[in-house]
Amino acid sequence: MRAESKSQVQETQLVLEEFLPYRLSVLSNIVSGKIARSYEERFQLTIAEWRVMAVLGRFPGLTAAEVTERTAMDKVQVSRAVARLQKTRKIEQRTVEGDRRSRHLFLSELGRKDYSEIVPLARDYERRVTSALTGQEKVQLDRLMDKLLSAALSL
Amino acid sequence: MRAESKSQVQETQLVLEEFLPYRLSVLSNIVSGKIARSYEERFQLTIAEWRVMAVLGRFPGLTAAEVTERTAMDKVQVSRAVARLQKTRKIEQRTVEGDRRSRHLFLSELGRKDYSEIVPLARDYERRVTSALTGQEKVQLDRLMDKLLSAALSL
DNA sequence: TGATAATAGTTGCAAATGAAACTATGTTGC
DNA sequence: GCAACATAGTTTCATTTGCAACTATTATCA
Repeated sequence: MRAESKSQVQETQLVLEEFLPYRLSVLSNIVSGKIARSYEERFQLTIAEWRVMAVLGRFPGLTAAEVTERTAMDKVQVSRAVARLQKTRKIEQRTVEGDRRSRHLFLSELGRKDYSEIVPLARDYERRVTSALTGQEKVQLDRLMDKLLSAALSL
Repeated sequence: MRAESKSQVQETQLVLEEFLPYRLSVLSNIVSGKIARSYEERFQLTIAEWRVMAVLGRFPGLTAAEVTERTAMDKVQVSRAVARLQKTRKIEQRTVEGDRRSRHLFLSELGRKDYSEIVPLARDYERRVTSALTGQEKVQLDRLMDKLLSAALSL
């Protein structure tokens, strides 16, 4: 009988601090929360707005539906984020040729300015969070998250 | 110049799907969301309520403040979850000897019954999500999450 | 063509959330 | 003993969310 890495509690109990969904939730809240707070206060952006800007920075001209696909957000969230980003003049839009229901979305001058300031900030934050990991471990982390995600999705 | 595991995009852009806070958030939403939905519909429990029950199952008699410490929830969340759990008769309380501000909280008969049904469900779910990982990888995952968490906390 | 269904995006409304103020009780130090 | 402060937990209120219903437009096909 070998030692286990996790404390052995009776089968009939559950150790919350070791329960994967709980741990992921806590970790995600801390990691996302910290960076989010920094661009919320410095740029008046919610996470949803930042996500929309992030994909538009890389793929200018996406429609709201396409943004939805790429961000794991739902269409209501996207719609609201887009509305706020319009109001704050961070994005612009152009009707889609031949389909008046949707519009191509683009970062405005101002949006691109903010985007170009946030990107290094975000990269730097990520770098600091992962700085305790070796290169090996970072690769491993990617792999593990991919595996978990597809396992969870397939349930 | 060696190959990188992540696609190399210009320094000036950010690939959302590779950005750690985003990935963690998506992963956590999927992983926590699926299990949460199952006990939400089967037992009418929110995540917050389940967390409170989980710690009370293991540590009967905690006060609300102690539950707060152990769950990464804030005291308002705990207060509300406790109120709902009272109303649905899943927990009971007993005034703390010598301090009438707080009460010891316990799962009721009904609460213990639900708890004992949810625990195997939760364990099984976790097992299925991690079934794609080798034993080694599971250990690795624990280590990596710990490292990330303390790195993020120390920023 | 014209009815039916599908898609893009928005809005209304009820419920959930978060921050700050609040009540009640306890503690400390003079 | 009694201010002043601290702590436990609750409530209020404004904001955010999530879902379903909605409008507008486009596609299908009889």
